[in-house]
Amino acid sequence: MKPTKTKPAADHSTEEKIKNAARSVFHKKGYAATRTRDIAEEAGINLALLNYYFRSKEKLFDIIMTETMQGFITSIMEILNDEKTTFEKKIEIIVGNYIDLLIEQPDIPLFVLSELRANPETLVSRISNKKVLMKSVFIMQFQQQIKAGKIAPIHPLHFIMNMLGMVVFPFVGSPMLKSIGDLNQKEFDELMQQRKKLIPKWVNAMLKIK
Amino acid sequence: MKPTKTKPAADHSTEEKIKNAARSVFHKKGYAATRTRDIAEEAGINLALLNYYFRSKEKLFDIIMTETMQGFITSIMEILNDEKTTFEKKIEIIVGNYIDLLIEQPDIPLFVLSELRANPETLVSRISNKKVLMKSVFIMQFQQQIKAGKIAPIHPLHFIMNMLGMVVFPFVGSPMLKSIGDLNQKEFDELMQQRKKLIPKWVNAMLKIK
DNA sequence: TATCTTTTTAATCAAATGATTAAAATACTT
DNA sequence: AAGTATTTTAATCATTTGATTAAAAAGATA
Repeated sequence: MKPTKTKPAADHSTEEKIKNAARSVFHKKGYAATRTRDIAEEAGINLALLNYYFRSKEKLFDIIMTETMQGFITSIMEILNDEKTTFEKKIEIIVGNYIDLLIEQPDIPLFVLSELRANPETLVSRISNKKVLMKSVFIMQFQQQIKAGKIAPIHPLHFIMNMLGMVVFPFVGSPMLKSIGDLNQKEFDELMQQRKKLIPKWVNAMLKIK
Repeated sequence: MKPTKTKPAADHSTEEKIKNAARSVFHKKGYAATRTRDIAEEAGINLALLNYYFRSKEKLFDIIMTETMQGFITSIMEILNDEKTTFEKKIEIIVGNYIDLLIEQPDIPLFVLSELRANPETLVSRISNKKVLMKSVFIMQFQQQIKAGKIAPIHPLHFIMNMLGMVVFPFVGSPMLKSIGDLNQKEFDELMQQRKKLIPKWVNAMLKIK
């Protein structure tokens, strides 16, 4: 029988092995290029078990995608809505956390962005009810800084694009960047470590431009 | 017979129709998600003609990818190696040209970066003999500015990551950004137009940070 | 141990997909 | 117009791929 309602003791082992393998393969190759057989092999299980536990490739993918986005967003949202930290401090924390996360899991951004392009409708809805980011404490603080004349009046999206661009793009483009800069993985990671301190400084300098 | 050596008068029409359709579909969906039948339908031709003119999906893809990279790189390289323009002027021109290009063909970056991730070896070699960028007039001028104490001493790759990140990332992440910012395509493009003037200013401000 | 349930396996299916083929249609040459 | 080469089409292959099935193995229950 199929494990729909009843979650037996075997919540571990096989089911988890498949999910871990699926996460790894989906993140690296994307949905379309992934074969269910790739996942089965990576997990070291019989192909039929994948369908036994998760019904279909698509259902398994949805689970992985949801979890991936979840882990990505919730942690950030907590930081963005912390009333206690200043605007500048938030930038430091976000940049630092994101870069640490991306050094550990560098495939995530390209995975998310690619699948988002393939299915804008479905996935965008998963980014919690839109506008949540634009109504965060972080953005409110941003607007206040503008009103106080401390930073130049620009659309908050410009600011988000710049910060995300500087943090995320190096990982999205790492094969190209490592190639043109003739860097190995270690040297690349060292640059990323430097950027944890540099990006907040750069961002602050930009924000003050008239 | 197959059109290997002999390129008849029909260099136009069918062959070109297939290439245009292939470019469009590959750019939008990537190699793995593209069906040769998608291309045939988009081109309005019989499926067999695709193989008649291009032998295989892979060969057709290689042609599209090479041309895409070519158009992307050569134009930029000319700008980067122009001895007559100043460092600051080059930034303006590159940012302006790239943004104009990406407004016209917004699918290119994610396409290139995704396929580059899937095949780092093959494709990286296409980015002309590595190091070409790092030995351009542009980078030399960058180093001179550092020596003259006009900008802070950082690894040139940081600078490239920042500039590319700010220019390219908005297009790579446009579905997400349009969603969280609640923008339609027109509003998004307006922001991109603004960025043509803003990014050079921001970059210059960043470069002066100690 | 005997019985029932859950998990795993090998074999197989059906649809999708890249590619080929033989014939038909069109264009070109003389 | 006749004959030849080129282009296009419909039909078909062979392989890949997601999914199912029936039976075997392992585990739990009594």
